[in-house]
Amino acid sequence: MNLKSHQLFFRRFTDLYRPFIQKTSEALSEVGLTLPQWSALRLIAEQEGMTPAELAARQFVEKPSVSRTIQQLLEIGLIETRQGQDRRAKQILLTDHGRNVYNGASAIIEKLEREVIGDIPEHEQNAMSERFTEMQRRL
Amino acid sequence: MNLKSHQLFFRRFTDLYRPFIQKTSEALSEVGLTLPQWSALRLIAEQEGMTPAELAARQFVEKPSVSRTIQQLLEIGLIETRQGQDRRAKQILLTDHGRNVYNGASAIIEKLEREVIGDIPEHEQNAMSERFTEMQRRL
DNA sequence: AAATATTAGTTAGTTTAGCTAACTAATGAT
DNA sequence: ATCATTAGTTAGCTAAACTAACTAATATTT
Repeated sequence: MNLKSHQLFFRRFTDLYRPFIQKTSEALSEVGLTLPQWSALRLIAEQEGMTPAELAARQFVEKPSVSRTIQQLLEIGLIETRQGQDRRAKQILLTDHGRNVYNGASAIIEKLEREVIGDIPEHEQNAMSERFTEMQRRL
Repeated sequence: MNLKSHQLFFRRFTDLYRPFIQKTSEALSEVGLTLPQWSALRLIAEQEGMTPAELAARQFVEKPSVSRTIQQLLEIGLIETRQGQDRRAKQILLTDHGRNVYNGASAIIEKLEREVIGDIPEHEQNAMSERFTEMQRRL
């Protein structure tokens, strides 16, 4: 089996994803969050007042899927919503409790990520991040 | 929002995955394959006689999940099974039809991957592949 | 200004793909 | 011989995604 460079690249890329996500999911279960919830919580924490449509676009999922995740986060009190200037759109905000949970979960994810990244030099990490971004633009 | 290198790395890494997989899934639908089917078909093509347990381990999924995918591939005539030396284990083989579908799908995936990888130099692709492999070992 | 098109978000329903539990049969270890 | 582990299957369940349809708000076109 002789793979070309790009074939090998994507094979390894996809091979890394699933085990990584499984570990992430496992780690998140300690703070009672699912992957979609964490993904949303994190994006909201970084961009207060984000709308569901923005969240959906950012996560590459459809609006009803986001609607559901938001509902879950509302129910466990991690976020709240308010009406935006555009009366169709809701803005999503973290609650104090949400901020605490976000901080706790961040620490856990940080730990995992550090383990996985190991001693890859920072400049290399950054270079790879750049490449991922370029590639995403081509999709 | 100031992310550390490893945080940015994993953000970009996961950000690339979903759109890439969506495109891959779309491309595969032209030849009537789902992602799990393609993943299995490809691995079987590369390692004739692979067992379901090997496939499950290789894909990071549980055996019943593989059992189902195999059933699907059997039903559309892309694979066949035979008994191995160990009478518990089945060996999976591509049919001629399976080989044809595999070749067709490979060409399609190849095209997509080339688009996405763009003009990233080969040596860089290889270096990144290496890094992915290292990281996977740490999981 | 009115009509039409598009967008925001929700609800309902469906599908997919993963998981666990349980089981039978075969093999390996004690 | 007995017990433990492994291989694969079946059944059942869950989570998370999707599409279709809808109401309300905004933007664009007529």
